[in-house]
Amino acid sequence: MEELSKRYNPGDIEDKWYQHWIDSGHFHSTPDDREPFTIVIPPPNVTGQLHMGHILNNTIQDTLIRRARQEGKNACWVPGTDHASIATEAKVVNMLREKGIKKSDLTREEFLAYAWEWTDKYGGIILHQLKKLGASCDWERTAFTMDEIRSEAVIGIFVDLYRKGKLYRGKRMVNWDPTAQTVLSNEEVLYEEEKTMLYKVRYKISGTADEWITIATTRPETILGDTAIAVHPEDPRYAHLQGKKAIVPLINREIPIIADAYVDIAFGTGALKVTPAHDINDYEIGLRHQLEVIDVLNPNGSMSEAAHLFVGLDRDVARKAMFEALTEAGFVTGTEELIHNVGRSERTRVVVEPRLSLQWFVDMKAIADPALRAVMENEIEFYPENLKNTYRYWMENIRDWCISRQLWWGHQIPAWYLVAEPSSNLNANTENQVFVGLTAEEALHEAKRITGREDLALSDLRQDEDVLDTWFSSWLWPISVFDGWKDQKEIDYYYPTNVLVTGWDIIFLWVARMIMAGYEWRGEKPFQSVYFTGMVRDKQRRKMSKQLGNSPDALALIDQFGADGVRYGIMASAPAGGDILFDEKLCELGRNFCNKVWNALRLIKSWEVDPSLSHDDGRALAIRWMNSRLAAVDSELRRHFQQFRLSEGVTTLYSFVWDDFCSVFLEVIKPAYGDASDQKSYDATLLLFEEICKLLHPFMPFITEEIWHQLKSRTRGEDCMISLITPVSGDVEKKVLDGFEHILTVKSSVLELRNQYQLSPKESMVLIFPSEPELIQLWNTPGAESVLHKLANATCAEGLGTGVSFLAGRYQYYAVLTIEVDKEAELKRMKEELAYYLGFVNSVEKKLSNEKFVANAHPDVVEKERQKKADGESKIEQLQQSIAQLN
RNA sequence: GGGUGAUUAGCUCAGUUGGUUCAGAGCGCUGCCUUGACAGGGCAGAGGUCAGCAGUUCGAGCCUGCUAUCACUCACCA
Repeated sequence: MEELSKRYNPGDIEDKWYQHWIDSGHFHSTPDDREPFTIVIPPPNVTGQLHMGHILNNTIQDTLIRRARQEGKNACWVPGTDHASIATEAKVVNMLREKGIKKSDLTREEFLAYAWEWTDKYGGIILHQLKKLGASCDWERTAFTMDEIRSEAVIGIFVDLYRKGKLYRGKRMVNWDPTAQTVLSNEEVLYEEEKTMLYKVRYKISGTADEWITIATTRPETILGDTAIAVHPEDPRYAHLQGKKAIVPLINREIPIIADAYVDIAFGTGALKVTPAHDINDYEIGLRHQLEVIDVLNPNGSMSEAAHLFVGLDRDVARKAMFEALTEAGFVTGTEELIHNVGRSERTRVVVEPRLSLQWFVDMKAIADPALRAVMENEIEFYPENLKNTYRYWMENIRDWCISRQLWWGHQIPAWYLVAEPSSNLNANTENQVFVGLTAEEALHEAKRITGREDLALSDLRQDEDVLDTWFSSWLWPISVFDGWKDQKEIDYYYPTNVLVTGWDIIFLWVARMIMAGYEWRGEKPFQSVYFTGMVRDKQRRKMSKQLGNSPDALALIDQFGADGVRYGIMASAPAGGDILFDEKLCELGRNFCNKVWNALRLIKSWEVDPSLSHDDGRALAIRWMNSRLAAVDSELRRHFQQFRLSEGVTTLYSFVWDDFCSVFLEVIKPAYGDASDQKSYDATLLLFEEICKLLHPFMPFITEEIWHQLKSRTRGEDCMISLITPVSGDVEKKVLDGFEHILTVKSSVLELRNQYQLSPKESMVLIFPSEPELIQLWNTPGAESVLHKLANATCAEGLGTGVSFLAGRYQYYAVLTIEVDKEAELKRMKEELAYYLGFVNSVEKKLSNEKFVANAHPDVVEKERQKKADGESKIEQLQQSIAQLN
């Protein structure tokens, strides 16, 4: 027999087993008669790298899918990647810049060629990394949001929504990212409180010599785009100025002073400069008062020609320049610090610019209702449940979704315009006629129908330049991965999926929209449950991020602790919804656990079996106890899985394996040094270890598979991964559990005594227990004493007390010691105990003498209290006896 | 401003219908332990008025209200 190393070396076996599973086809699923269990992966960015969030997320998914597979379900975990439009395009642009190539010098086709090249090179790295973690995805199903099937789906539903009138093109105030130079959806803008300066600037009243109105602004550079000053209609300070005109400083443009209830009298000076082009509220005021819109910014955030001053300067630079110029000219009357919310682009982190432009939107109100209802009525279950509130609020106040992006990497919008019409979406003042179709031909057909011009040809049409928001493809994911618009067999079998595992940070960006898409196109929920994970943070509670450099290298962690160790580490502290503070220590714990299990294997493998040996009572009792414990743990684990309490599940197993199996069971069952094992003990141990492997497998797949095969030789295909977990047949024998529990309590007391008196474990100890029927029965149980002897090197006998007393459970035992007893210490200890029990009984008596308690409480509870009182009193009696004896 | 959640041992957190010793786990700390599975191990120990106040109840870590501190999230105050 080959020697097993003293420590578990994950590196030796992980790749081997992963390859074995793949070769055996265990990951692959096709529809059959079994009940399906389906998970679709939240597709990571195609060029992304594995980070702690992925580890958390995918460990959970893998655990669930492996467990389902072992429960006999047809488990299917569909992997894939997301093209991540804006993020990937940014990476490609950077890469090109390093090569000295500007995006603006490339045609769309040339750029896309580079982007695909990049995708082919880096795409899939992350999937490879998932394999290191042990993810049992059906790799034959790997999907990509921009592959042919998924692209067709995206284009198809765009056209479908358009034809249903649930998607439109319109000119709206949107969020503009000046760095990426694209529009963003509301959900892609993150607001943060930032300290800024509030500048007070005075405008001269037209036609007066020295009359002024002072406004407050954080953005003096936009003064150049002012087209009004607004005051509150009921603000007495400015009543006399309403209807007059003010003069914009430096450029001397005349603008009206208007009254609008939007203005907050208490804020700043109570007078608001109105710049309709650069603020959503100002824009709305502008609409109400028919104000001119002057856009003083270019798409890249620099000042435009329309500003007249500081043209070409970046907005931040222009702000300072403007402030200086205003100060110099005497227009600034003061400044103060202000903390307010600034919106930044989720991707590029730059300050987002409100901007008026022509974009495509989904009419969300038209599709939201079924999705809202499904969650509120628990047709879809959220874990944790409290996210339902967040969801409801967002759904009830849902705003239209801006889905067009001024990027090239993505699905180009299937809308066409006449070539003759202006092409810029950004500043278009006219909304062109639009023709939507799956193909250019379809669009042409549409164009002919709408315009009545039969002479139109393909060359008269040009396609919309923009691409669709990445999430516009992701929201179809649970349908599109099964090619749900074409392949009925697949979608009918796998859909709806069972559980979605994702972070709560994308509840709106992704989860809510998937639910809407599910009902819109399948008339059915996309998943039964959503397991929201928390964010992985570092010990200082900071979110892990590349910029902070506080995210450990995921692959290095796996190298260091083994995949199973890392999986344990992340799972052990990851209750649904709660943020987890990641600490490598946890992986160490997982690694140590692996090592513990590994050494249990080494122990068992070192045994010789001698079939002629008889099976003793102690071992038989330990086996019965262990079987009962297994049955109890099995049902507990079942409950945990049902409620997605995976961290509790893994903790349950940890303590079962470590404390019960290793520390107690194996200690009892193992042959004495130099002896062989009897056949029955050996077989039972093997069986138990197998069961443990099965239960542990979903959490720690590699080591359990290895042990499974080390335990005995298996026929091909008989792998732990596909071993069935059936409810443990044996009953939980309450009496056996309780009795054994008592033996363990006595054991602890003995060890404590040994510790206290510095007695060697080698020295056998004799215990005397009182003549209580329960105890007599217990210690007469075949094997009970033998177990105690093995665990504590003690024997026991019924009788009257002499020696050092100790309490085990509710009974008083005596230990016969061969050495001098420290009377003082014993007395002190017993008196403390006595005082405790006196108080205890006193409180119980109070309770029992309370008529209301006896009348109202459950009879069981009252009975228990009576028992408690009796126990307490007997302890007191015993203690008093012992004390008297010592004196 | 709206909403949500949190507050339990030095640290990170469990505690799943109020009812035995329910006040817990892991880490950290202290002491002891090196031949036989495992020092990545074993045994034992110290430590908490369950944030505070009031209420409901026979009974509250758990239910209710208020207060304090914190975190997160949504929202168009320049």
